[in-house]
Amino acid sequence: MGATKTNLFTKQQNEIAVMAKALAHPARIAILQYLVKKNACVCGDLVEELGLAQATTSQHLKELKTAGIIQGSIEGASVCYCINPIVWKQYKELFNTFFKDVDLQASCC
Amino acid sequence: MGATKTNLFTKQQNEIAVMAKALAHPARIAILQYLVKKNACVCGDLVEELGLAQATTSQHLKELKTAGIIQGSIEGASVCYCINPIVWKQYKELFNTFFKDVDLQASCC
DNA sequence: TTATACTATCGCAATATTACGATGTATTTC
DNA sequence: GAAATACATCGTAATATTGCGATAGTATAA
Repeated sequence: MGATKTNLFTKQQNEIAVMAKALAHPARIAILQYLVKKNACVCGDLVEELGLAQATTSQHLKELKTAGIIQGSIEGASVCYCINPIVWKQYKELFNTFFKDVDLQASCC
Repeated sequence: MGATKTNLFTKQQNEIAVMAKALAHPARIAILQYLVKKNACVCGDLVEELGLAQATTSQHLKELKTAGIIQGSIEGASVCYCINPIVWKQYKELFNTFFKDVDLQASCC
């Protein structure tokens, strides 16, 4: 055992969980915030920005790329990353839906 | 190595990551959706609802409780759980802020 | 009191994540 | 071509997560 039993849950539940997992590390949050702040292609300076080893940074970038929320393109010797606005919007909407107002003014216990 | 280097990141970045981690499992999403749907104290029927073993379910409930997003109270022989509306709202707002519209209509790479 | 029901916790095994040095690959510069 | 730069990937170690059976604790029922 040890592996998540995805088959027990709905497609949407698994989807939200996968998205949340992509955001479940401060380094990946930092990367996303940096790309959002710059709102442009960012080439190169991500390793210094984070303070993690180059290999570790690359691994986090890969995870975000796999999740679809960022995209990268080779620009000469370096690689440029930016937010994928379409997927970003999907994330935003899915979390919005999830946290939708549901008359939660009173806790009952 | 293997442990997350939280000291490299801001308080807010770590906070978002911790919140995302609490949501990063379909069982925990399912629990939250169920509690939201019922919008009331739910006693007992969570184990059957999920399809996971009782011990596993209890563990997920504990994680959600530690994260603060649900609360439980002993009700006779069983325990009743419900959403903590204050923390729920905090989650909602933090994710909202994070996904705030940032002029992302164009991807550049 | 004894039995029953509900939940939490312990202990363990399987798997996943995090981190980094070393190495490989491609591009630029000299 | 050779050296330097920028990333990706591999291999590995440390740690965390997931899942469940077994067990313990507590409250109700008989």
